[in-house]
Amino acid sequence: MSLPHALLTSLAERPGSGSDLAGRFDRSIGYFWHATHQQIYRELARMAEAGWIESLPEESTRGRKRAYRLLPAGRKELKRWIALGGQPAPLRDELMVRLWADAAVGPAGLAKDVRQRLQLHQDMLARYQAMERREAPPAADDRAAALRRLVLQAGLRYERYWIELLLEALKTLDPAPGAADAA
Amino acid sequence: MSLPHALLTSLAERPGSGSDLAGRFDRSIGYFWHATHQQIYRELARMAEAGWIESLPEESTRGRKRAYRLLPAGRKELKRWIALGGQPAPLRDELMVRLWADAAVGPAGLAKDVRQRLQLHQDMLARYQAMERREAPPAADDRAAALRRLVLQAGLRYERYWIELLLEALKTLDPAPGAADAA
DNA sequence: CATAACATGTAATGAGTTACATGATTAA
DNA sequence: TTAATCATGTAACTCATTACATGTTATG
Repeated sequence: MSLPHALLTSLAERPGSGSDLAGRFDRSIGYFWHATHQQIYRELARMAEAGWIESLPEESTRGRKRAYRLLPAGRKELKRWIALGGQPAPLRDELMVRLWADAAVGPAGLAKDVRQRLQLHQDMLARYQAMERREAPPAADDRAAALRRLVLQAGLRYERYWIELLLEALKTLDPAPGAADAA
Repeated sequence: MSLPHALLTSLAERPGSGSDLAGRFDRSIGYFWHATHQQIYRELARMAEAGWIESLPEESTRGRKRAYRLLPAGRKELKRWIALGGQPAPLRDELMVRLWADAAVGPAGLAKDVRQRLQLHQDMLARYQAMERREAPPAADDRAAALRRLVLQAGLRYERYWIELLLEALKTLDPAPGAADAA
């Protein structure tokens, strides 16, 4: 389970409240590990309980911000977890199942969905490319910057992977490129 | 939620028992949608309840095989679902979080895990390539074969995506390629 | 028959999602 | 000072995982 450690990492970069972290998730690492605000608040409470982090207003405050920051125990836990290792993420994608199902029970109007999804991945790619342009090229010996760049590259290439695949899917699903919508 | 529809698809190809389906999942579509046998039995029971499938020994039989087959209502449901559309799978990968965490709190012995994972993806790639060789090239107008081939391609390229990425990660994590193991 | 392997199933737990509730802050 | 938005939180539910239980078939 990575959510607590993703939160620890974000807090290691700098302290923040639950909504801050939700925002950072939406903008950066969230592309590789999504979380809703409910999950985030629940995990923050657990980790405070465990002594990995602490919040500035100690008690629960409905409506007012609580600034969390990393404690030494949390940093230690994070380092322990990094080296731990784990399984490679089961790769669960509905669209693959849909393509396979379409092969089994005949044409069922999949092209429209594929086109929507293609658009989505193209948007994401543009977003990553904008991030890439903003990021300065890392100095030769800056390990941290090189790793962050690698994570960004993973996102870029992941979107390209899908875009290529979906374009080929369209060729099969919708042989006449200029034709009308979902059959 | 795709599991019931993955099972419907597998039953559309040919009837089978719970353990048959578990085996097929392990060997083919399971690479894109994993399921344990408990999930499979539960879903089969639900779908029989819903009238999408039926089993040959009608009643529950501990220990003895139950052969399930697709009913017209199930085929209809499957076709409905194919065209339905859905979100693009949140992309949750612990390794990305680990790389990002390593960038934040310094070197923590990640290289060993990355090498293990690289091996795993290389094995999977070899497996897909063997499947590709077994598969006859589809006739020009065989839509179903073309789609199945596309799904296989998705697997192949997914593994290549990871292999490339992990090799680059090693270059950053472990600048001296011939050096000893996890720092 | 005794044992191993196979096939189906139950139970407990935990992670993730969705809907909703409530207090604080900001803007009209 | 009302309404909108932000920030935190609770509750219910579903999906998935893990561990275990029980019966059947095949093998010596």
